[in-house]
Amino acid sequence: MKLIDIGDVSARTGIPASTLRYYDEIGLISSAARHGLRRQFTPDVLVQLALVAMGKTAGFALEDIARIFGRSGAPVLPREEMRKKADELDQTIRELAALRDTLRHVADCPAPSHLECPTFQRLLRLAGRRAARVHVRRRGKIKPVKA
Amino acid sequence: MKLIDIGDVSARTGIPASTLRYYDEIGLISSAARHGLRRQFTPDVLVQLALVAMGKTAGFALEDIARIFGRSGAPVLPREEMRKKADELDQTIRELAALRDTLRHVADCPAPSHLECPTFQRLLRLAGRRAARVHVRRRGKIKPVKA
DNA sequence: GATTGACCTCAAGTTGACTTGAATTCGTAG
DNA sequence: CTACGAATTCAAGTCAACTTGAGGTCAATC
Repeated sequence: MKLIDIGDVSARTGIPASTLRYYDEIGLISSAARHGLRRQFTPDVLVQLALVAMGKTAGFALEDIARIFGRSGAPVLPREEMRKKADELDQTIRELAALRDTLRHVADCPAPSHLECPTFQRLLRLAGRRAARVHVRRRGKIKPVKA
Repeated sequence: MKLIDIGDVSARTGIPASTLRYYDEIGLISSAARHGLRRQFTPDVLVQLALVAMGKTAGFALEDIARIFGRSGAPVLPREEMRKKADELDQTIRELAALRDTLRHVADCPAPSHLECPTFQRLLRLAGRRAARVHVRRRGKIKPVKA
């Protein structure tokens, strides 16, 4: 089986080697072997990292991601838990869609104060109701992407 | 105009008073007056907080949120920027949908290793392509919601 | 066989978003 | 008027997720 050097994984994914080492350390991914000191990975580490990226986009903590898809790529969480997370995602998606629409509206609406615009109000009601109750996990830091 | 005490805002939104003070400090919201020492807010702070919640769900940094909808609720960002952010959200939504479908599939598929399941592979291709390239800002901490 | 350069380890530092704790100040109820 | 409780300030602490830096190791090239 072909093994990929950590440098190649980094080059292919754009994820810094330091991050890959960190992920290895916390058990999110695992290196298959060493070439001297160098970590070598099996090709499915790329799949793993894609899953990690998706999970991060969804706002999951790395720890959660590790529990959802274990190092092996095999899920560890009970099926019922997974369905619950999927349902939560549905709600998150609805909120994001509302935010997207709000942004588009704000970009186009020439009203001076959006708080008074009826369209704006409606969009808010769509998402705001439980957005105030439920909070997403969000932590740590990502390289300064410059907004 | 009716003013709301910080304690009531906290009770209504579920957001701790310490967090509201922090948001006030960084200019994400602003208190209208004081009753003795107590901060008093105008009712539209609730709208502001709903917007903040949406922005957080979308993975924006507080700083970005403040720039998108200034303290006044009036947007500060140029319209073109807003449209760009909306487009990014579209992509994020697509990724989340893929993750949701992946979760649902994993919860139902009895295959021993998902890495070999064709459905799983297809789902990954749907989202993975640029998920590996683009990274979402993600930082700070939220109360331990217990996964 | 010396040099190079990519990788290594390990400890410490950074960032964003809060939280916590101690000491203090009010307004209201008794 | 005193006591109470809820809110205040300010500094310091915490947490996840990385990054950085110093000093060391190795394999492949010159």
